[in-house]
Amino acid sequence: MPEGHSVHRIARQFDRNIVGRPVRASSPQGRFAEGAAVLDGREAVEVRAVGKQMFLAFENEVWLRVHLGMYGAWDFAGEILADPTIASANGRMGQTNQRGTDIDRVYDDAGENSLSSIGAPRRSRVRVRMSEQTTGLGADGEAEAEWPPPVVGQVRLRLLTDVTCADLRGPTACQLQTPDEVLAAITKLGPDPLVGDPAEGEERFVAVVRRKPTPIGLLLMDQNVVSGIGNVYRAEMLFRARLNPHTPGRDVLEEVVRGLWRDWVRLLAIGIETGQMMTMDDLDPEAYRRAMASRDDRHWVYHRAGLPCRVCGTAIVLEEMAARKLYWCPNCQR
DNA sequence: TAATTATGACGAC
DNA sequence: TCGTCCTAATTAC
Repeated sequence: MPEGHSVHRIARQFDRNIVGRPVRASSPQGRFAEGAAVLDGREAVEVRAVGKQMFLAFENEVWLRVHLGMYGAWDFAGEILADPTIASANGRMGQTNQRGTDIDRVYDDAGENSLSSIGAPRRSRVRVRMSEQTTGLGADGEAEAEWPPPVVGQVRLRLLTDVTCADLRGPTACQLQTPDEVLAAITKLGPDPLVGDPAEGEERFVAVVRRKPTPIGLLLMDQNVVSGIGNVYRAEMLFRARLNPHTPGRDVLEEVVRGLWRDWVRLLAIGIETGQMMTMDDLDPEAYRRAMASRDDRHWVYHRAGLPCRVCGTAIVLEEMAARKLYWCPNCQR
């Protein structure tokens, strides 16, 4: 269930571990058998993340488009080469920390987070799930793990290199595309801070928002307006801006709209680096540590219906907006 | 064991 | 605005 930061992290894993290698492709579940047959034996040559979608190019101009939707995930297994550009998150994963630990990190055989930026990247033999659910998986570190790993559950697509296995399950979209189709799909999407020039992205975002009568709470979730923001970041960003979700886009002051874009740039970078949707980064260190300790304490408003606002004490409101849950503080966000 | 839930998006009315 | 699709962990019973 990723928002944009997870997709960028996944793309980096593909860049590290899949791109430049020939892959065996299969669809254990059967629902992508034809596509897998086309990919089988080809070398992956490029990966691109745009918003919540990932595009993986193969030899001979064949692209794979994947959108994880609400509950899609990639499971990596085998020898995973960690990306040195992603610093380790604070804390560590443990068997003890089953709850609230984000698991789209890579762990080495000892169960420690192996994404430290210190030193050369190490190889690790692990199973990793690229999403932010919790799981009993973790470093299973069995030196003589089965290879290839046994298929568990509904695997739509399995990509296998000599040493790495990537299993895709539950995607809302998994299809082959031509280069033209990829270009069209990307062009249609709103700006992603990490794709193209961010300053240009800001101008595009501001221009669109400031001419729409649509509530800002809907615009932030609209992937044609801005890419990668989901329900969590939406709620948190609106609170951080002290903005009423119902304010029509065109009524939001230009400087505030620019502020929203810059906040997204910042939050996305933090999310990619830490693997967590950190939105309370401006808290004092102690309060911050406390807040990060539990999943239920991590956000300003998200998932806090009825609880007192962290700033003013007013009960956080939960309402449905376009069939999604929207959390906000009616006092702080006017 | 069943119900509930989820960080999404689409198409039909 | 609704129904639909995709899967698995967690919670309720």
